[in-house]
Amino acid sequence: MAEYLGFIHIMGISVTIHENEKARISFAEQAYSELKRQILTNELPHGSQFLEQEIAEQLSMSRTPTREAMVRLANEGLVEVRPRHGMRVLPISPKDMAEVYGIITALESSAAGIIAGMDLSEDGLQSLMKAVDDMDTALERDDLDRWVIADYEFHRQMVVLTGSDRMLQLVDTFRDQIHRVRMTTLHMRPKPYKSNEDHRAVVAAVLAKDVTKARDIQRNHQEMAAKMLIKLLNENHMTHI
Amino acid sequence: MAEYLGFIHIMGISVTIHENEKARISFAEQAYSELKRQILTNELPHGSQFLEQEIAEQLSMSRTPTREAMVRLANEGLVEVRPRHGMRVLPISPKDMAEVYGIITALESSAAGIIAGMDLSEDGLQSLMKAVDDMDTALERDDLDRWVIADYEFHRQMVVLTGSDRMLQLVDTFRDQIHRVRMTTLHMRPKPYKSNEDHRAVVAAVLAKDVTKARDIQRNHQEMAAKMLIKLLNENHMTHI
DNA sequence: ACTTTTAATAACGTATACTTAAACTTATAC
DNA sequence: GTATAAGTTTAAGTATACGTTATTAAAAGT
Repeated sequence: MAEYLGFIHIMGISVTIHENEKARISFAEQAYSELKRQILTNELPHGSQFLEQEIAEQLSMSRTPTREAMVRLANEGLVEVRPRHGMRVLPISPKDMAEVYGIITALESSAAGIIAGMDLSEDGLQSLMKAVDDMDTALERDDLDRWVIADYEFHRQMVVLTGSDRMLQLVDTFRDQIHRVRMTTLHMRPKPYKSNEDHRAVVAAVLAKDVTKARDIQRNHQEMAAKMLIKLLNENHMTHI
Repeated sequence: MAEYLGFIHIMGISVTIHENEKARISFAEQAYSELKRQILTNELPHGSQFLEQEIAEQLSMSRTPTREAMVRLANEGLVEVRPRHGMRVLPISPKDMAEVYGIITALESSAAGIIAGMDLSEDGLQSLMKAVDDMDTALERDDLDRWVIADYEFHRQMVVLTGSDRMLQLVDTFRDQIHRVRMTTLHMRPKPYKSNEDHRAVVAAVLAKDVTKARDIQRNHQEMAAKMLIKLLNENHMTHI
């Protein structure tokens, strides 16, 4: 899990900082990424609640930047802020999973179609194919943590290649919302051989510039994944993760 | 334009207030909806810039709630906040239009497919059909302002019927981003007979429970609309609206 | 005139102070 | 014993104060 975090986009922030040392990170920004990190790593489990004051103290800053971070996290759907009850880390229900997957499916299937219709650069194609290769190697070695990283890379790279910053920000946000569920179910679900196949098929469709096929495969892949995960949650009575 | 605003979702806030008079609207909330209103109605034109202090004074409140509103508007993509230059209302370029339409297309075509696959309530179907009827009547009377409202209702209702609050919030947000462009181009573009046809066709596909067809028609409709608008912008050298 | 350095200004980020009202306690009545 | 009312506490919302630093203006040098 820790390794996985090294790759997800919120960590991109720290990289940016390193590259541009002049830009000082504001307390508000620090609070935002630190809280987000804690939520994604389950350090702050779902349902846990904290008052502005408490968070401020834990981060050793005043309530002002803390509050700003809380508002942003609430807008992203990771927490809920109720007037006198502080910030509560939101649990994910099967219905939430369905909604979020619905959105990711819509966006990523579109993205697959878009890149199939584009003249992709050699580098772009390579990055996609490398991700699929990594998924295969990881699966061969039975290394699920590595597999998740590669899978994540594939999905993300597909959207990156569309060139739409807005779309990328959206899928990042919504993937974050269900990150916890994906990680906790990772070792409960069947080995994801089908995922690797699907992704290879998408790459093939993209190479063949078959827009419709790329969209359809990606859509079907996501719908199956969502169905499987929701079934898993229901079977194990995990109604709120 | 003023009439149109009566229907868009930010006005839903004032309705909510009326229904539940106990809930006091915070200054931050007031600032947010007032600023948003001013941006959408072009009262604050694109490119205009304001310091925190100035906005605070104009809204007769302190910088604290003002700032919170600015952060939210920036997250929504309506404004940009640069440290010592205040809040700047973002202009929309043809590329922005393409990105935003790309996202709306992905979401709404998915939504069309979802409701085609659902057992819709009688009321739900009626609301969709009424919107199309209103579009027809408006077009007959050459009343474009009314037509926009009906068109807006149709698109929104489709997403409402999916039952996904998240998806609804997304399309609302992204439609707001291009609201200005839609309104300024409304009287420059050819009469939208094709739109009405397309929407009827979507309703037909939904009635026939033809998921793929519903998706395809909606996708095609949006792609055509985007293409037309972007062409219009380029032809008229409106590179930043 | 044009560039570079220095000084002044003020906008933002953050901390703190204040106010209000929701939630909790205690007390009182039934 | 329960319900209601009065009192108390305190978290959040807002205002204000303060320090830092980017920007602008001014001045000095070329």
